[in-house]
Amino acid sequence: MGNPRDECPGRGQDRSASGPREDNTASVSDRLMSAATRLFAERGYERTSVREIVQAAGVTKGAMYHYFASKDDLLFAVYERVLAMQMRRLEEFASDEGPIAERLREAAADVVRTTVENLEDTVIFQRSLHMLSPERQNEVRKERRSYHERFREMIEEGQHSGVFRTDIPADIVVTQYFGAVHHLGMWYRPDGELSGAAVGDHFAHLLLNGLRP
Amino acid sequence: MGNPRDECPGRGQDRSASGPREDNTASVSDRLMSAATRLFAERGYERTSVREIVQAAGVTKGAMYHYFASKDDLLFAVYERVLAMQMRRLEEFASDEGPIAERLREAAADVVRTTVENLEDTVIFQRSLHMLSPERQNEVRKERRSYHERFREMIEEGQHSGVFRTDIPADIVVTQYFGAVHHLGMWYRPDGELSGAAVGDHFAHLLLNGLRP
Amino acid sequence: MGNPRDECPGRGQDRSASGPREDNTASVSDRLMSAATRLFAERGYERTSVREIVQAAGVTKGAMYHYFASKDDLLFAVYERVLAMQMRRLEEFASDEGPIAERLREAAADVVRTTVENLEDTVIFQRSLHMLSPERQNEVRKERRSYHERFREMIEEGQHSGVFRTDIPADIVVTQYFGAVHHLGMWYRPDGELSGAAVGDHFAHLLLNGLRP
Amino acid sequence: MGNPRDECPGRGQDRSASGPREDNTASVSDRLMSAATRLFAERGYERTSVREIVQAAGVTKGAMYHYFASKDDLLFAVYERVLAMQMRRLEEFASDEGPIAERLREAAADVVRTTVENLEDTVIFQRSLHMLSPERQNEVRKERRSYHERFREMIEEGQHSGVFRTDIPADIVVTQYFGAVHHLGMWYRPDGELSGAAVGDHFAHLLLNGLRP
DNA sequence: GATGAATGAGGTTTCATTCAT
DNA sequence: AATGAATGAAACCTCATTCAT
Repeated sequence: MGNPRDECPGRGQDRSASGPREDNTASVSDRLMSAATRLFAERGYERTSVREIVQAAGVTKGAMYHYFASKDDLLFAVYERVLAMQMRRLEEFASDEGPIAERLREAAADVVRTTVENLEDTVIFQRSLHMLSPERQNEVRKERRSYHERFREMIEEGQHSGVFRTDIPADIVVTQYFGAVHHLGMWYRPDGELSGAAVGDHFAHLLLNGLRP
Repeated sequence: MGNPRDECPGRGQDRSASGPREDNTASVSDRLMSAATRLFAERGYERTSVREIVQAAGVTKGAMYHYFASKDDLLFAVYERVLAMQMRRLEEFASDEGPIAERLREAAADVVRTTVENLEDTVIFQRSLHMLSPERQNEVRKERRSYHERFREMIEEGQHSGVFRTDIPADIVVTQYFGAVHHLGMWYRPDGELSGAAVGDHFAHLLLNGLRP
Repeated sequence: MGNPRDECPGRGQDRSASGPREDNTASVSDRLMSAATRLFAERGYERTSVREIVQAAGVTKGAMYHYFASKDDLLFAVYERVLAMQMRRLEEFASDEGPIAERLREAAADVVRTTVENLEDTVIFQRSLHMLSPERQNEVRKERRSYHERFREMIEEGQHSGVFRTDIPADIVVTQYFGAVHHLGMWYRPDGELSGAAVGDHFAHLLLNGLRP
Repeated sequence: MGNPRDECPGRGQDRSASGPREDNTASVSDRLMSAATRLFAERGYERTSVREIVQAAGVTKGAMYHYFASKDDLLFAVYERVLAMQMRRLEEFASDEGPIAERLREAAADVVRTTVENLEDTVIFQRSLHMLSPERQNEVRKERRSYHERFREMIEEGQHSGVFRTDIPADIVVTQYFGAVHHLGMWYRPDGELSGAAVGDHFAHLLLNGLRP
């Protein structure tokens, strides 16, 4: 931009002369993670080059490889951040007081709200899992599974106490619900007519209805 | 030495000496489409090189570029085939006779069965949309939308006739349901304990329950 | 050279504008092999970049990777050419008529002459074996061993027939002799005062003397 | 995340958490030299990164650059150590009492034994000379030459006194012999059936035989 | 003496595509 | 209709070294 040399890889500074988009006061690795998150969501992991990431983060390639072993490693770091955040939120709702139906409704609505608020993460999550190494895919799946299980426990609690119907396996309910949630990244647009909270309420409503005996 | 290295994978002759995996009697473009479908589902669009596709299909690169303008074009062809097939199935169920609740239940269960039977297509569908050119993404989205609309009409029909509740927008119901369906590719394993039909029944059951007034 | 862009990798043509040094009528892979041989001998395998090789050969990087799977592969091709040539020469002398002492003397002198005439190959041979993959190192060592064995047979023939002394294992004699031969690349200079033939005569003389009973 | 990735090999801390292989009580520069010697011999100078060396030595990069100006400098230090040691050994034998044939025989056998005992040094010596700067290559060659000359003097002494034949230039004899010695690193294996002393005896025997008038 | 984050240049390789035959 | 050699751009990553602390 403004300089024909910008596109010549390996020539001169890695850091583009024209200002990077990420906050220069944040730590190098934070800047990298947020630049990567934005770009991965925007055009996909493979379509995003390391050069673009470091340019957007305003750091050099060398610096990036100082903090992350590979591009793959950076993607994994994004996954871990999202997973940790989601688990934290779920725990809060799940451990609340109150009747199980209410706790489930609120957790279900919240997971939609959170997803919508972090839509970029969700898009990446769905689209790029297969770009991780098999080992890391497994790691992500494992964490994801334990997340689902926390949710399933709530449903089973309701089934045991008789407020939820029992003729549908809790597992199926969970995967169905999270399928819908993960899919939000494919169609939800923040500038559309429905707020995240509204979608969350509807989704939760539908879920609870479905579980009525 | 002195000649293209025949023994080196993918160098020299495109066509591998050891037999390719696709049926040699099928037409060249069919062989390409099925090799591409398999590989795209297996390792993703971007991780699959044109060389691998033509090798698996047992044709040469030149032949591929004779039938498809580009790699992108091949992906689009896969999308079109899937979309056409899904629309055809839905039409069949939607235009059946019988009470709307039954027609919806059967269509909903069928879409799961079909999805499970063509899991590779589903995986690609979800994962690789962003690799198409923006124009083609729009084209796919448009076809997809009209598919959803056909489904939505059934729900609205039930709402108008009073068999489904009306406090949840039909749109939301549709996206929630298809979100779950598309997500099947991420977790369903044909060798697991649940058959596609069983999952379809549960999903449809849950959907219908949720719609009860 | 003459153009500041020459050093900007990945920009414009791979093929340098300034004329390449290799004969433009030879086949691409021959041009690559001779450019590589010269450069590997001059500055070593690792100090030679693929860019330099293709530039010297007057071809593009892509073309090189069309014929050779990797830089390593190119080095291996050089090894194979040298090994084949040496074996051919040795066979000629070994299968001659005449008394064994004479046949050995001539083969021994010839191997020096040939080595000196292909000093670049020898330098590479000695210096860069460890840059091949372990499998290929083994392949080279195996061929090399069978070469040595052919030579050893001649010595044993002389030992059995009583013209050579038997108190030194033929193996030791061979490794000692070839050690000296391989080492030529480290000190022999074509513009020095000794011709290759002269060195060969001396070496052979010393060898035969050492074997006198 | 957010910090240099400690768990990633070579990223973050240079010093590996799991113990390095070199003796922790030795001086920093000794540890570096012995780690470097081992690694250079194992995989070659160019395949060995500074990171690997400091990791193996259990020190940080900064520390290395405190003691050695560059990687090249470290290699040169290895060369100097070897050269000094070899010269010291040769002097001992050359200045012994006794008939020249005996002194030569013992020196010749000893140089083989020493070489075999320090095989790593020999491997590096042969393989990596071309990685030094031209000035340092010359320095090494000069020292090496003076070493050869000390050896040659012994041969000439024997030629003048009539115990060695004179129809082969002493120079040729020396280069032939040391060629064989340097080559030991390419084939000698400590776990083979021949001891270093045995090889030394055979080599010396062959040399002396060759020199008989 | 010692650290380790950061640099910046360069490395090898891959790949979709073209085109003369 | 089909070939396969050749292209050229860009990709990811490594590495010796420096320097503020």
